[in-house]
Amino acid sequence: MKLTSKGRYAVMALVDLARFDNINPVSLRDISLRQGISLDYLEQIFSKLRKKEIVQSVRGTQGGYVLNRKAKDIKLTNIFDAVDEKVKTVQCKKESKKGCNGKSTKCLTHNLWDELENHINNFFKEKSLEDLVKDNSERRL
Amino acid sequence: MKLTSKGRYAVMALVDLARFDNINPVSLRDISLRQGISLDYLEQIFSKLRKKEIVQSVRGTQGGYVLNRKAKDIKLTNIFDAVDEKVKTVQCKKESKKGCNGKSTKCLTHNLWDELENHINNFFKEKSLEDLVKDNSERRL
DNA sequence: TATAAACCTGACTAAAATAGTCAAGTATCA
DNA sequence: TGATACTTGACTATTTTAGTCAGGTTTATA
Repeated sequence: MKLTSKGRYAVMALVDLARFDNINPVSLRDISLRQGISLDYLEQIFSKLRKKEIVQSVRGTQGGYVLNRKAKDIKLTNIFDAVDEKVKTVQCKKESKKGCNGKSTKCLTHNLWDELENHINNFFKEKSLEDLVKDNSERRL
Repeated sequence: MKLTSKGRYAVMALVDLARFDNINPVSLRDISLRQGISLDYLEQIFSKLRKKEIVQSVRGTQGGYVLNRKAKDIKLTNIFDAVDEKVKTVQCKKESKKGCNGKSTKCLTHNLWDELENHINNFFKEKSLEDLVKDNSERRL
């Protein structure tokens, strides 16, 4: 059970962006350098973020990206959703809800995995980008 | 971010075992048939569970496995630990705690991943095998 | 004591997912 | 008109997962 680096990078990049986007758009090149993430990979990630309207792009020289909403209105769940980072505990979700592949005896633990998914997703729904930026500036020396 | 089937199967198998082990040891063959998990794979999993003293084996004809402790003393975290199902959010754990690969600016989000790990692990520490068995018998029609 | 049931171990592998790289653009500002 | 920066899609090496397979050993019971 692990987080993919795509999800992790997306959050890191957005925290970085949120800290610097007060005045000008932030270029991916800057984020790449500051966060040590490959530029090509960042482009892939921001393409998804843009499609989900989490960021806006500004083209041309001095261009870059800006947040499309207030930091406090961007939750982790929005970010993970955008880059396809999902919490998956069981395969049997798509099937009929009761049956679990037809055999009702099979999923003794189905309830458990649902609870677990909810538990994790709740965490993601509560945390906003603003929380992360604040938390970070407070920890600053 | 997903649960591996090894972790999932381990829990499923142990819930099954916990329900049937009152009198006789439960054979993997029975669990395999009831839960639809390959016998070979179950053996792999139970080998790990036995090493961590979660179950005991009984050899010979009529042999099988029994729980090594009370169901309420077996937590999900013990099971996942036994089969190497770990919650991993970042790679930078093994390095020096502060540095995060040396660059202190890098991990703007380090705190977050720690929180997330704790959040998930707390869930695993609270849930016991007994909870699952109870939950299941209550849902029974 | 033979034998079958069941445990035990380790090596092997196909398939899927991940974590990127690479190439070839297009748009816009200075 | 050139430099900067976004945009897109295809491609690939590596790693992980989810098992299978083969060849044992142990022990209850007939």
